[in-house]
Amino acid sequence: MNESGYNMGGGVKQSQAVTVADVSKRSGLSTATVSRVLNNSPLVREQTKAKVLEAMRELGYTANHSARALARKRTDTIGVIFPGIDAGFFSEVLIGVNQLASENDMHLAVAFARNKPEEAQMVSEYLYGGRVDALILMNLRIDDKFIREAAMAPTPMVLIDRPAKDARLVTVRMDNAAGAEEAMTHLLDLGHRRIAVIRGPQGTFDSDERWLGCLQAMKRSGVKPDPELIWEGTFHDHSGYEAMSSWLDAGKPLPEAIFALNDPMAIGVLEALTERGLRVPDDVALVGFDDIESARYLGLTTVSSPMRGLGRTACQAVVELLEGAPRRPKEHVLPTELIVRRSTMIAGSP
Amino acid sequence: MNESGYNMGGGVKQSQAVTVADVSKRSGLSTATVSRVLNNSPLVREQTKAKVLEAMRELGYTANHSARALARKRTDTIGVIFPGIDAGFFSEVLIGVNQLASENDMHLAVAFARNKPEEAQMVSEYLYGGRVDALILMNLRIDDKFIREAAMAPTPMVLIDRPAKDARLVTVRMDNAAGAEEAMTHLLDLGHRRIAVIRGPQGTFDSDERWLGCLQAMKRSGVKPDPELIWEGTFHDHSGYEAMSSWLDAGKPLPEAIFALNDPMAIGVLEALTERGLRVPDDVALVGFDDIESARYLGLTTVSSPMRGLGRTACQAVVELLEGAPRRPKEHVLPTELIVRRSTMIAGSP
DNA sequence: ATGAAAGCGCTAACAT
DNA sequence: ATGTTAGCGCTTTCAT
Repeated sequence: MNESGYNMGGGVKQSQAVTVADVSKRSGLSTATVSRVLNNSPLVREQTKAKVLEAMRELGYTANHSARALARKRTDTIGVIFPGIDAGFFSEVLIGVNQLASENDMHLAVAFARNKPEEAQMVSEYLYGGRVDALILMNLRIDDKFIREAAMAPTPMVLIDRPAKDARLVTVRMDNAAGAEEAMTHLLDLGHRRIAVIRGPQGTFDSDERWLGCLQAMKRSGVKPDPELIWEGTFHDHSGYEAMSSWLDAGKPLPEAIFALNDPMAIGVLEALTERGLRVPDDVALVGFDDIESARYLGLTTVSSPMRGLGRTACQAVVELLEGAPRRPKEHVLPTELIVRRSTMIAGSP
Repeated sequence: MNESGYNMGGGVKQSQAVTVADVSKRSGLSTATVSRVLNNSPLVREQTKAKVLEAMRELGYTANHSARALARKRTDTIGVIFPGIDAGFFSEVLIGVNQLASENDMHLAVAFARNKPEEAQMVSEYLYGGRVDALILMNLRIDDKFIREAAMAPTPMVLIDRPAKDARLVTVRMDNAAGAEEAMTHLLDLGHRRIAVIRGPQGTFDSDERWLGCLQAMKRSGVKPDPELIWEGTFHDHSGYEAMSSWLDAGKPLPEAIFALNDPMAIGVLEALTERGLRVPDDVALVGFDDIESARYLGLTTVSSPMRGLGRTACQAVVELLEGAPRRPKEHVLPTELIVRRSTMIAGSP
């Protein structure tokens, strides 16, 4: 020990410096009263409260989180679990979650699951481990069965970007289909007919819904989807690059427009085109989805995804549940917005 | 209660479903033994261990985090505090931190502080509240005095992108000066002499260091900095746009090159130039700093900041401290890397 | 190798 | 309005 009273060696922790007992002794009040002050109970006289606070200040008291959590059965913490950390927009969603969490004096425990088994295990641990008061799950790939069971746990749970099937859960998602339909309609209104679509990975919720939106728009305009113009991608930029490159290498004719179901793939397409001296929108119109930062800089027409809104809405729902709102299934669907930029502006038209 | 045994009403929480006591009863072993199994103690016979595990499985036991933390005085959690959430690269740093944390079976508590007082309060709460075993602080604006005091706390702390002055702390940062010097030298080697520099906000650690690197490079090449060509920015893209626009609006001649001390400002400059039909690098060379995603797509020459590395290194240091490494001051300086792209490629040169 | 029991620091009846 | 005390669920001596 040194003069400051703290052990400065390695990672060794000694017992907590100051406890309610210390404050109790110092102030001459009981631990119960100290606790009451800590919890802003109205049953303490201003004068005693002042005494306690003074003692706390003098001793440099900070309440022990684990002890409080154990006794109160609440942690004032919301858990947020994301799928593999490179899953794109986690940071935007997290910003949204945090905004509402901090407004409600809630802390955040953030975890990233790398694979399906880990996801399920993490969810279990958080649900039943008393580490958090509630859980927000982003786009996880867990079985419906597991989700249904988890929905019965005492810890409330909100799902982002993943349907809940028949589990009695609050879910938050964006209107992928409407967004895609709007973008596709935009291209059709521009007079384009031979429109290629680059989809995301098979079975991805977002990709599937966006594709449905495309079909819907084509149907309404009486345009039949051409199987040749349905390209498969992975949501990564290089898959857009690959798709475009191999199409051109095969000597096939440019479509009139290309709709990549997310921005990175659209940007990959753009690179492949640029490399060959082809120009957007002069030679081909291009649309993406999500409105990532780069889309703005590149002048890419795209559909804006309400990522922060998803986070905020999910967290809002969690807070309400924690405040006692009845647990009934509810699906929040946030709107997207078409952002028209250079990549679909017709050059010479009057 | 319903048949699942859980209360499905509002946010009400009842006592934890299954406890060590339950497992103890079910398995016929004492709670001590159950605890030993939970902690992988070697002092339990394989056979009894199996019995306990079986009971746990049957009952669906999950250990209570707060209770463990209270008893063991460890949380297996690392706290990460960021300044205001829009502070750019938090997500990349967080990815790095998480990589190492999960490799070491550590959880993450993430918090964002909006202002200085909140920062200090958060740090105190995390340092002394027993909520986390260690703390990683990113680029916070707290007083040196506070930091020095905090460094004495039992909870170890690592600072990212902020010097520790005389506090006995581990700090992690990137070599801003060397990065800027390399970029500037690149421009000078290209033959440019009239080089404008857009700085970041006054007093920012990153901005100041990068500027020093610029000066260093100029000095070595015998180029005197021209006050007219030192522009002030805010690190936001619009400030780059503004600086460039007002320069051109004033009818002043283009410099030969522009070095924006971060990418967003460089991109702002690019937009202002493009709007006026000026071209990069034909009319003016352009360099940024950080290598954000958009830089690649826009062909912007820039200096790559090792954001994930900062996170990883900081977390690594934390883990070592928790494992008992002596607490001595150490400054990790991670290298940057110059990424040359189109924006500084000389067009017609052989 | 296993058990009994005393805490960890705080909260929440219950009592006064 | 304040104090007493019994937990919260788990770990950890100390016995055996």
